[in-house]
Amino acid sequence: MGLLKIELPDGACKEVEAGSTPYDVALTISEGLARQALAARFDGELVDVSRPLDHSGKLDLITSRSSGALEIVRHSCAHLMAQAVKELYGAEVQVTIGPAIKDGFYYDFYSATKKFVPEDFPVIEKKMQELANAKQVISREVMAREDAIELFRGMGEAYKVELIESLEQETVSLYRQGDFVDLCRGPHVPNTGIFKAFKLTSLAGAYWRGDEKNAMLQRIYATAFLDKKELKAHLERLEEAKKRDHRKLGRELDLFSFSEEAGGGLVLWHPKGAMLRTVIEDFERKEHLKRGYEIVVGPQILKTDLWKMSGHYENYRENMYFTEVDEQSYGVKPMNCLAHMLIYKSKPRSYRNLPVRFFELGTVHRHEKSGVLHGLLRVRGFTQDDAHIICRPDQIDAEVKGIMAFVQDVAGIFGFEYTMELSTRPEKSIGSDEDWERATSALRSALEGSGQEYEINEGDGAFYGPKIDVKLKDALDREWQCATIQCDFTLPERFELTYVGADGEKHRPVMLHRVILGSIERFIGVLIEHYAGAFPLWLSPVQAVVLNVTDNQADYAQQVFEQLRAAGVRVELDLRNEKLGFKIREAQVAKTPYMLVIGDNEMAQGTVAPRFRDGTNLDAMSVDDFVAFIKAETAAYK
RNA sequence: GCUGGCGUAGCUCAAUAGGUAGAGCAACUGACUUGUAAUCAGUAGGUUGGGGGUUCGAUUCCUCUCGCCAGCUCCA
Repeated sequence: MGLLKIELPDGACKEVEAGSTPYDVALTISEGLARQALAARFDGELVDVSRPLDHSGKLDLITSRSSGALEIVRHSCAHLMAQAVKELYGAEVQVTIGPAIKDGFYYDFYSATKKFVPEDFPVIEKKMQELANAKQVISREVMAREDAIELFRGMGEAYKVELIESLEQETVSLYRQGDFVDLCRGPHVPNTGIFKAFKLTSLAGAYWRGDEKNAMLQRIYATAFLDKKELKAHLERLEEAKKRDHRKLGRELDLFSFSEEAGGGLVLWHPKGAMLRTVIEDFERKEHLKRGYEIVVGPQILKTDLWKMSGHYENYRENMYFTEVDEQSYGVKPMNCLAHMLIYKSKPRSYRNLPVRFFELGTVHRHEKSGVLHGLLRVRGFTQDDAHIICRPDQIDAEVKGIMAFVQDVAGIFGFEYTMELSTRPEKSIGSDEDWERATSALRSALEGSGQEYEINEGDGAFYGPKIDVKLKDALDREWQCATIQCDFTLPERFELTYVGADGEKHRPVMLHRVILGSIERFIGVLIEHYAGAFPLWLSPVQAVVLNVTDNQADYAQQVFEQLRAAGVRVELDLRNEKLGFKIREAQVAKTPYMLVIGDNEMAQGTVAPRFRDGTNLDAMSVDDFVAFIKAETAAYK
C-alpha cells in the first residue's frame, strides 16, 4: 500500500495509507473532530467521511460549523423521511426524489392509494425519530447501472428505474441505511444519529420531473437543522412571515383589495394604498429625471400587427388581451417597449444624441394563469417603472453600469440588500447566435466590472435577449426578484431602428430594457412585508393623525389639521367622541407614525403634543415647528 | 392550467349525525366629555360564493361553476 499526502486547509500535510478515509484523517487530528465530521470536500468534490481516498490531495472536513453542512444534513434527512415512509406504508408508496432546498428539503412520493394528510406528519416524524435514535450507519455502494435497474425493478420502484435508465454513466452510487436503499450521488452524513431537529411542514402536489404532462406526485416538505434551537428560530421566522403577509396587512391597513366582480389579479387601490403608490411614483419620476431619463407615455392598446412584428404575438398571445373594433384587432399592451420604439422612430436620430432614455410608469396587462395569482406579488394588471435605453453598441457598458448604480441607490433607500444573476438564451427565442453572444458578453462584462458577485442562470433569459436579474433580500432574508436589465439587439432589428453615425451612414442601435422596482404592485407587496406595514415616514400614506382629548378642543384640532394639510403633511383628523387611549390604539394599529395629541394645555399654548408610534413622546411644539420637523425627517427618504 | 384543500355577517371564527344559523370586533343609535394601546348599553346585519341535482326538507350529500389558499408548471 502506498502513502498518500493529504493537505489540510491550514496548510498542514498528513501522510496516510491509500484507502484511508476522511474519517481516518480526522482521527489523526482529534477524536472530537472525527466524531463531528459530517462529510468532506476532497479536491473540491464533496464526499462521505467513509469514502476511501485513492490519491493525494486537499481535504477539508465539513462539520456543523462549515458552510454547506446544513444542505448535506437536509439531503440526508430526506432519505430518513423516505425510509420512515417506506417502513410505514411499504409497497403502497413509491419513492422518487428528495433534494435539499432553501429552507429545508422535500421528498416526492407516488402512490395510487395512499393520500397523505397532515395528520400523518406526527406518525412519520415519530418513525423518523426512531430510525434516528437507532443510529443506523449510512453506507455508500457503487453498482453497475444495469444491476441497479434490476435492484429497483425488483423492489417495484418504477420511478427509480426510470431515473437510472435516463442516466448515461456506467455505474451509479446507492446509499443504504438499515433496510432502506436509495439512488443518490451523495454525500451523506455517516449515520442517522445526526438528526436531532427536523419537522414536516407541508404537503403539496408536484409533477414528476417538473413536467405538467407527467404524473402528479405527493410532495412532503420538511425542514431540518443541526440543533433544536435553530429549528425553533426557523419556525418562529415562518410565524413572523405569516404576520407580515401583505394580503393580511393590505386589508388591515386599508391599502387595497380584490373583487370577484372585477376579476382575479386586478387590484383595487384604496385611498391609502393609492397614496403610497403616488409617493413611490413621484419618487421614481424625480430619480429618473435626475439621471437623464425622459418621461414618455404610450397608449394602452396597439394594433395586433405590431405585436406580430415584435414576436410577442407568437410567443405570448395566450397571455395577452385582445379587442376588436371596426374590424381592426388591437392588443392590450403586455409591455411598454413597442410604444417607446415608435417614439424613437418618430424622427431621425443622430449618434450625437444617443443614448435616449425613455421612462414610463407603464401599466400593462398579462393574462397570468389563474393558479399563479398571489396578492400583489403576481397580478394581471400592473404598472412597471419601465425604461428603454436606445444607444450605440459602444455605450452599452456605461449604460448598464449606470443602471446598476441606480439599482444600488434605490435598494439602499429602501433598506434592501441584493444579489444579481445573469440569465442566458432560452430555447424559445428570436435573433441570431451572434447577437446573443454580443449581448450576453456585454452584460457579463458590466457585471465583471461592477465587482459584484453574480450567478448564472442558463437558458433563463427573455425571448429577445439575455438579462441581469436583481434579487432583493428583505428584512426576513427572503429574496424577491424586482429589477431586471435586458440587452436586446433583436427588436431594434425587427423595427428597423436606426441612427446616423459620424460617417453619415445609418446604423443599428441597441436597446436596453430595464426596470428598477419592477412592478409597482409587486414592489409594494414586498415593501409591506419588509416593513411589516410600518412604513418609514416619507412613505407612510398617513404621516400624522390629530387627536383631540375632548370635544372642547375640536375647533382647534380642526384648525391644526387644516394647517398641516395645507403645508403638505399627509394628515388625518380623529374628532370622534372616544377616550384618548382608544384613539391612540387605533392610530397605533394603523401604524401611523405620529399622533398629535391636543388637550386643553396644547390649545392654550397653540401647540401639539406629538407621540411617535414606538410610544415615545416629543415635547409639545407649534404646528409650524412640526411641519418643519416632518420636512426635515423626510428630506432624505427616511 | 394541474393536484389538493377551503368558501358561514365588513373582519376573525362557532354551529347543523340533513330539520333554513351564533359570538367577538367593526357599523349604527344613545349615554358618558374622557390626557397616551380597547367606556357602557342598545340596534341592525346572512337566499351559509353562484347554478343544478338527490330529498318531505340541503348551509350540511352529489355535480357543475366562480373565487381564495398551498404547491407544481409558468412569469416577455
